[in-house]
Amino acid sequence: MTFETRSITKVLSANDTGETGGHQAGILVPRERRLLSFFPSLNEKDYNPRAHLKFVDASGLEWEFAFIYYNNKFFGGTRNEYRLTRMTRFIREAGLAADDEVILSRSEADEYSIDFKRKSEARPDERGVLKLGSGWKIVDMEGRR
DNA sequence: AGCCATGCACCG
DNA sequence: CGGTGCATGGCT
Repeated sequence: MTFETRSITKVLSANDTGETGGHQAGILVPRERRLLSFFPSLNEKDYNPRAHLKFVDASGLEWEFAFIYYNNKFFGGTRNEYRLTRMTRFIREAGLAADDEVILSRSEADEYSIDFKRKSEARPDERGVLKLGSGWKIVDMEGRR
């Protein structure tokens, strides 16, 4: 069996929101299996495999993001990382900025939803930890290995 | 490992 | 022709 991560969050970097002037249109997803288990599995043998995912926001609007595994390292290049791209429109519409947090969830029926929490609304948890690691956090997980 | 950056293709 | 995303390299 595999892990079934149901909800994760990420504190946005300046580059994620476009504040650095880049047009990357994608945030990096660490190559960590519990994080990756939130997303559909991609065939890692393919070159830059991807899946397009529909996310519903709090107001019921649908957004399509792209979950991509840039793996050209195994095809003569240097990349070996996952990204969730095509979020710029959502980020702009929501008015998100660096240090704001996006919350991604997946239902029992594998329907994805997205929400966010502005920095000003972010609260430390019971341990007083506000931001951990690279900004990603697993909120809830089901199943076992 | 994670964030920053960009040439080019595509599309309105 | 300006904005967006792809694919990739660079920097710390």
